[in-house]
Amino acid sequence: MRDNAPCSRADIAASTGLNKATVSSLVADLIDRRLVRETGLTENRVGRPATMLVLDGSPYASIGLEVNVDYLTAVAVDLSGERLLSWRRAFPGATATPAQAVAAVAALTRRVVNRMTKDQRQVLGVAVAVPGLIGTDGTVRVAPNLGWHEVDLAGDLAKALRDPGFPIQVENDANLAVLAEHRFGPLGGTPNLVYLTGEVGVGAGVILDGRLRRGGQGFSGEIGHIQIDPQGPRCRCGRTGCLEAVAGIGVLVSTTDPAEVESEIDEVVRRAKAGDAATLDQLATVGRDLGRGIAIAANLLDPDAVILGGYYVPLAPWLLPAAADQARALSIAADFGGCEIVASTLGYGAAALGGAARVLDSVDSGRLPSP
Amino acid sequence: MRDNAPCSRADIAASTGLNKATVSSLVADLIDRRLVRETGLTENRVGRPATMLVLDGSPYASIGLEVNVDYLTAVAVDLSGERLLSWRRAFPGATATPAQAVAAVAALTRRVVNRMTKDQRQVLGVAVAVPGLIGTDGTVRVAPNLGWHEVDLAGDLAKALRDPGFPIQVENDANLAVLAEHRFGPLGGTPNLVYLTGEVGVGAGVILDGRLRRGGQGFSGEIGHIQIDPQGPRCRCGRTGCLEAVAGIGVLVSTTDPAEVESEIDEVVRRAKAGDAATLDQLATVGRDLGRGIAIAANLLDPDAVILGGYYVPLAPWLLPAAADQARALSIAADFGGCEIVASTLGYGAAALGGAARVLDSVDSGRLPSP
DNA sequence: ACTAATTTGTTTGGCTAGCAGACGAACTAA
DNA sequence: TTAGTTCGTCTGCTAGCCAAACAAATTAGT
Repeated sequence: MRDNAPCSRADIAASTGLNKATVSSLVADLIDRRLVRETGLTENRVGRPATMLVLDGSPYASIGLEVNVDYLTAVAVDLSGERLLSWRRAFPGATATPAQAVAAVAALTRRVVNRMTKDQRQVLGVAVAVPGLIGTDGTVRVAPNLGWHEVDLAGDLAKALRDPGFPIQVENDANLAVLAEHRFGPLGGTPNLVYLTGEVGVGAGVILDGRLRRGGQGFSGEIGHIQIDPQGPRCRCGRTGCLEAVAGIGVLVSTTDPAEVESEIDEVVRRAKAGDAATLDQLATVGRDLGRGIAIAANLLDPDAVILGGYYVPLAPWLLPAAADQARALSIAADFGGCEIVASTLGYGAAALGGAARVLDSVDSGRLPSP
Repeated sequence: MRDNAPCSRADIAASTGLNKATVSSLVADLIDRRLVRETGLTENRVGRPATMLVLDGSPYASIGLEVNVDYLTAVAVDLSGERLLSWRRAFPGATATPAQAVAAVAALTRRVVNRMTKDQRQVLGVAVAVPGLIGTDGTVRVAPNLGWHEVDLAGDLAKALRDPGFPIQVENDANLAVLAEHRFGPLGGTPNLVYLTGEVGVGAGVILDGRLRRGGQGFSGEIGHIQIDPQGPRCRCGRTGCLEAVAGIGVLVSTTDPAEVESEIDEVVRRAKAGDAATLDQLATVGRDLGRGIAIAANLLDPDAVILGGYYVPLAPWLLPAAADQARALSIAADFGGCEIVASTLGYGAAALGGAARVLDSVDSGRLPSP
């Protein structure tokens, strides 16, 4: 129904192969739960007009949050995918303690939840994106840019919200961003996707066969520290030639203050638009190195598409051609295995949006709210 | 039952949560299909003795084949995992035409099938391992070492066997090898595995969340041509610094004749055992470069284990320490994410055995032979 | 205007898978 | 010999789904 709305019960029966009677009873249950709503009838067709069905957006909301080095983001989405709210708020993530972060996130969450309940919506769940290694149990093992170590964010947040009555999840930012692309992006539904976060760090989110793949410990997608060039520059992690040391956003900016990165990137864009040779050169070099990293992921995973996010998006006009050339040259499959490289269109809120997507995923996979 | 045999109906009910009556009826159906057999009773316990159940090995067989540059391998396995047959036969794969290969594989298959029918076994299926890129439809897109291009091996084989009455599948050798490890190896059942074939080429088979991941086009696992060092040596593929150019078996042998590789590797082992400094040095270098490749895969996929196969196995005593050191140094997760690096114990027949495993997988996932 | 054709969605009755609980069978422990 | 335990089957029951019939609401054609 999400893909083909509005559609009739008969449409669903035809496309799923289920019996009309079965569809009717299932739809009745979904209407009881206020997940689905009848809209008008079809007209101007032979035969009895069909009563059309749509996902009912109004009674529920799904909330996604993102903690980052310089801001908190909150997104709320309804069941039909409509964006209800998108807030961004400055936050000194790089210097705040985990306890301060929990308090700030809890405060923001409370405000979003209040807004939702004022709108008569029930909150289905909250998922928080964190840039770092997240264990399979949802605790933050380590988030270098936030200076966090073994923080049970989900538990602390639940405590701060005093048993909020909806589940709270924590997940890696790249993992959530790729979920956002999979549900809301122009390549939505594509079964094999890789998403690259373009921040000072570079992380990957990997969807294979339609599901997020988190690896054994939940640490998959750590592409930022694969070694692109053993003779490359030293990375802040202490190793040499890491992808993020040669193709991270940090290569293009001089500041170490995360709050200033955005304006510096704007400046790079300005110089590139003006045709500044040194800038164009530097962007081409970063693009090629990024292409090397993409080629590695593509050779290993054979995705249908690689999506560039974060600050890679405004720089895409200059990065993409070089990256695509390099990736194609280094790919073993003919024609790059039909894999596309594209810039994300979801903007900076991708990870938070992915949090909301994750909550919706759990509804789609059967955890329905009771009637 | 495969994991806990022999076990009683009551055991199954207890461990699955199914009702005893349900288990009884399902078991009756499996016994009808001759997939399961009752063995003796338990004794010396309080209460009524249980009738124990085991997988019935005798009525069926699953066949795996491998086409390689210098040999064909055939393996037959019964339902309980017992090896029934393991044949290896010289075959000039590097020079034979696809048609000749089909004829040779068909002849070998016929002999295996005849043996199975003589033993009163029904063949459940055949899966053929091919070193190359295999499309999602099972056609061989390209197999460089065999000189193949767009060969519909499954179709041709079915034609040559004149509608054999069992399904024929074709799959990449590394993909099948990792299935063999997952079913028969000491790490069997581990949900996230990477297997590296150690031949002149290097390929990877990837299992994530318990299932083989083939990527969008079926081309996943092409780790052999990821660029380890942009300043590295030229690879036979024309690129520079590919993993197989720095850590493939070809680095350690001088011959280009695949038939002679095995004896040359034996010679390397002899020299290493004798403590020859140049050899040990070379092995350490290859081990380190292999470790770089492993680190890349581990950072991106976070597997529970990486398994080295092919000629890496006899060389493992010298390669593994260097590879593990390097991989640990380049891994972002603490303690290498708990990931083990081990040598395969399945021997050269791993890919063929994996073919048999694939057929058994399809039985386990519900394609049962009729009663 | 009226009938035939078409399409929708509900109703009816039936089938199957699985469940809970009762029960007989077969054993051990005291 | 009796009590207790465990196994596997048997007996009804329910939930989910199906096929087919059917009523409702429309268009197409004469």
